[in-house]
Amino acid sequence: MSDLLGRLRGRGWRMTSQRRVVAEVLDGDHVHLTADEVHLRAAARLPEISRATVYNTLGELVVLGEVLEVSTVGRAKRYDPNARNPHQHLVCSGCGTVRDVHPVGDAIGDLPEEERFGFAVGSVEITYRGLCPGCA
Amino acid sequence: MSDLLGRLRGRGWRMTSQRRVVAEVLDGDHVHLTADEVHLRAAARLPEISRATVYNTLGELVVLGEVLEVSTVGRAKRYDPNARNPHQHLVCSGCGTVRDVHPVGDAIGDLPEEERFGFAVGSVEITYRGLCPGCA
DNA sequence: TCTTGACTTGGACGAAGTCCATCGTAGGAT
DNA sequence: ATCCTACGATGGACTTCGTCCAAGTCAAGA
Repeated sequence: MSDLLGRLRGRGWRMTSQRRVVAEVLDGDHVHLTADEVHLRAAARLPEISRATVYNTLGELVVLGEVLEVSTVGRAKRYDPNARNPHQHLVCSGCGTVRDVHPVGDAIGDLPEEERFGFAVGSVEITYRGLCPGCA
Repeated sequence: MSDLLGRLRGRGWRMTSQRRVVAEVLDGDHVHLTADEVHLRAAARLPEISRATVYNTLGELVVLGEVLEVSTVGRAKRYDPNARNPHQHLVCSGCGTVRDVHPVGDAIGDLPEEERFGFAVGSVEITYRGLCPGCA
């Protein structure tokens, strides 16, 4: 993530203060913010930033492959800046906390050919659910 | 699914025409309807049924463990009546079609102890993504 | 410094889902 | 068979999350 700004500039991204702030907010490990949380933190540094810009910027980062959208059941989408390091998620059923994890094994390979129904399977997303130490 | 109504009655569920129709709509394999689709199909048989009742009933079925909510990214939740048969999902990135699949291997066992952060991991949800034959 | 097209803004809009006061009814009690 | 009543259904208002758009702003190349 650290040189995200450089990579984006290299791809012809026009660098604006809003985009810079959004990118900075997303920096770090185990960061899984909702769009609203991103907006809140971005607005702390740049009060005039609009919700629309945050949504636009997050959407662009997702398309560029720099940020992943994390599926949620019923709640708001979460954005994960750790896109360059393949990983899966461990979610607390109590408080919703998300941790990045790295299972061993080959999940895609575990899906037999006859179970693919002709699909060209390109990726797999694994969510482990359980209670964190605090909620147990 | 076939004896769902009997099981529900056995748990003290008050049987109403609305609940019966919702349960019937959810019958079958590879059924992954959104709440709105359930409402549409239920209304074909029972025109006065309200959206709120469909949401209530689906929510109760989920709590009872008779129906699973399928995570989606950005789209409406889907409801999967195949809850008694453990399985995972294969989702088309193009049209959103969902198929039930049964990968081999032990996904929970593939998460090393040191990657569990003290969580009591109880379940794992795997989503394979790719293009279906129609969308490819 | 100028120019221009890409970016930002905020408010309206839309989809998905929840809430609530009121009415209806399933099913046990009589 | 009828009555009661608590549980369930209703629909419309409301909330949350997200998108769209016309108008204004500004980054960066000429």
